[in-house]
Amino acid sequence: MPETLTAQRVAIEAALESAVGPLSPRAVLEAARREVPSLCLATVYRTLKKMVAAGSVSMVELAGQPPRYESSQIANPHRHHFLCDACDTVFDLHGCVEDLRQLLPRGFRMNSHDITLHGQCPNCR
Amino acid sequence: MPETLTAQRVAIEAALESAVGPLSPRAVLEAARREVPSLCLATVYRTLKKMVAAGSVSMVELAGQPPRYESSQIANPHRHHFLCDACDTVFDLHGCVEDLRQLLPRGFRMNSHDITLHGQCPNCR
DNA sequence: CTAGTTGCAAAGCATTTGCCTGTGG
DNA sequence: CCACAGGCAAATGCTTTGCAACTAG
Repeated sequence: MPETLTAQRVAIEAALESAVGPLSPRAVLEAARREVPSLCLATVYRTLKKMVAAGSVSMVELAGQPPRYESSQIANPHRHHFLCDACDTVFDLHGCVEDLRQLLPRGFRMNSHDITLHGQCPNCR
Repeated sequence: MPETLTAQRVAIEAALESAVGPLSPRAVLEAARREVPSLCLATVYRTLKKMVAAGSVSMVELAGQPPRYESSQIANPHRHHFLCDACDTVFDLHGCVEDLRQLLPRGFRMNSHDITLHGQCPNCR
């Protein structure tokens, strides 16, 4: 897998790294186009997919939201996120919760979990 | 809002009420077609939307999953769900978790939360 | 009767893919 | 050089909508 270093790939990486939270493909396009105006959405999708496969980027999917992407360096290994109702930005949360197993009915086995908190971020209060 | 009682509406309600968990529009179509073979997807979408607006049906959206629908009588007021990795069925969970607020960084305000556990349901173990 | 509902087909969106040109190494 | 990446446009899959025929009340 040759992983050619192109201007568009660099611009997409830069967009993800300078973002405050995970970005939608459209948001990546808009940010990266400031560097490479010819960039098209198809390339963003293809590149993000490759980066996810390579592990350098993580996909963040929240309920009722389109997928977003963030640099794995930043990403939370746990799927704990905060979604601002007002500005629609996603923030990674750290730390974990103890008593999730109490939610589990008899006979179920839990492998993983994800938690999303909703509310307002500091900027929107 | 006249809420006409048609065969298709009855079939859709029945499909939702007899389901083990929330259903996708396609699954509703397949189930309800056993009653009303002429039923089409557009009608399923339109009817579900009206039912949600009327409050008789709840939309269940899980991360990375297409929306599903369930009868509000069954629905969990909390958004706590279990998704079976194997059969892809969603189960409502009851009970709640105490220490979520510990996840919240300083300056954020939390209005609500949702939790999804992943693993295997009793049938798939 | 007549407003509201339905089926069908077409329109919208987001995402993916085919194809041919362009280019990094 | 030349395999891979990129741009464009067409294809795809899910959901919505316009429209004319139909039906519940």
